Amino acid sequence: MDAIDRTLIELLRDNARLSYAELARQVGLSPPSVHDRLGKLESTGVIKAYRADVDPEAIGLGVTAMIMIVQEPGHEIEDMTIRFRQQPEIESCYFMAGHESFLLIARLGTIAELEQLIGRINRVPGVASTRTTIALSTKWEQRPQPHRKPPAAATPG
Amino acid sequence: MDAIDRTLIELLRDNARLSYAELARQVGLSPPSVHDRLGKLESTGVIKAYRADVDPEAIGLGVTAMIMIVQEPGHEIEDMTIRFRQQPEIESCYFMAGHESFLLIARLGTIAELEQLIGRINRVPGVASTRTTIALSTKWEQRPQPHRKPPAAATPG
DNA sequence: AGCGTCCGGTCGATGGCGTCCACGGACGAG
DNA sequence: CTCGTCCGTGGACGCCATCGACCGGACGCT
Repeated sequence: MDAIDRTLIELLRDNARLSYAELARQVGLSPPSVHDRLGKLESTGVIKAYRADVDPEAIGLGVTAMIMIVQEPGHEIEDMTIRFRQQPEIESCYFMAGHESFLLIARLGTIAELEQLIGRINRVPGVASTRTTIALSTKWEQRPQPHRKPPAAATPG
Repeated sequence: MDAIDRTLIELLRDNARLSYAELARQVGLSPPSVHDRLGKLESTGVIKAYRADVDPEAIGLGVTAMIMIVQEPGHEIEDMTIRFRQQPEIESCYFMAGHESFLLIARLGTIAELEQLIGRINRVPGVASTRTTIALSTKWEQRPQPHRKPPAAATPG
């Protein structure tokens, strides 16, 4: 995980469809070498996936909701997580510090679907209460941020 | 935006580095045709970007925080949004229904950096108060979900 | 110092891919 | 019917992905 790896990651966070050849030019290595480095970054879990970032409204998921969950004592966090995972509408699931133990971010087509999802969540053992707010608008999402340490200089001759 | 487009989107949400040739095989069209469709989906904003999904901890961003903001009357939402956008640590920004007007999701290296970020946010005009909780663990994030309508069958025969 | 080994790089080859262009059928409007 | 538009196909050509062989520096042992 050196400066060149960090540069590769940063380039791919901006555009995951860059060719190995283009990446190689940007970091000043040969394409097979880039191929090798990315293979390692993928297999060690640094790069988890390559995803198309799609406008949710365009695929019928115009409603974004944040669901916060207060936990009842005497229930396993893992069991609750598994039950939440079974709801495909839940895009992200965080276990939180504070009064509310879980934050779920859900993506749905309609408010009616949200109502049904909340109903299903309330039936999960260990859920004491839920509090839901919906996003009126998304200003931005998943913006990549620069790394702490400056990325590689492509060591010119 | 037909069933084939939806299939392409779903395939690319799982793996944004699939080749045009592979996509073409999956949907039963020729590669140039897929190229054409994706170009349209990109230029109409349905596909916003292709991103590598990176383990935040691997790039020194092990702290995930949710910052909720109560708004003071008499300030423009847009002005506040612009100020928030200037903080690179803020990965996502939602304008919410409810008592707290904004939900910010921030990614940082240390708690000390979080403290500084909260300080900067509190200095933004229009911020009446902030409430922050940190994620103790991320159960999952950005999981793609299936579309409402069934995706394309690659019309055999 | 001399040597073996490992790691990570380059180079070369080849099969497949990306992408441009010209062409053609389906379909609706006049 | 005729035309225009849309959306697809196929061919061509240059570039890319990817594998294997080889190379050189770093390091540890004798």
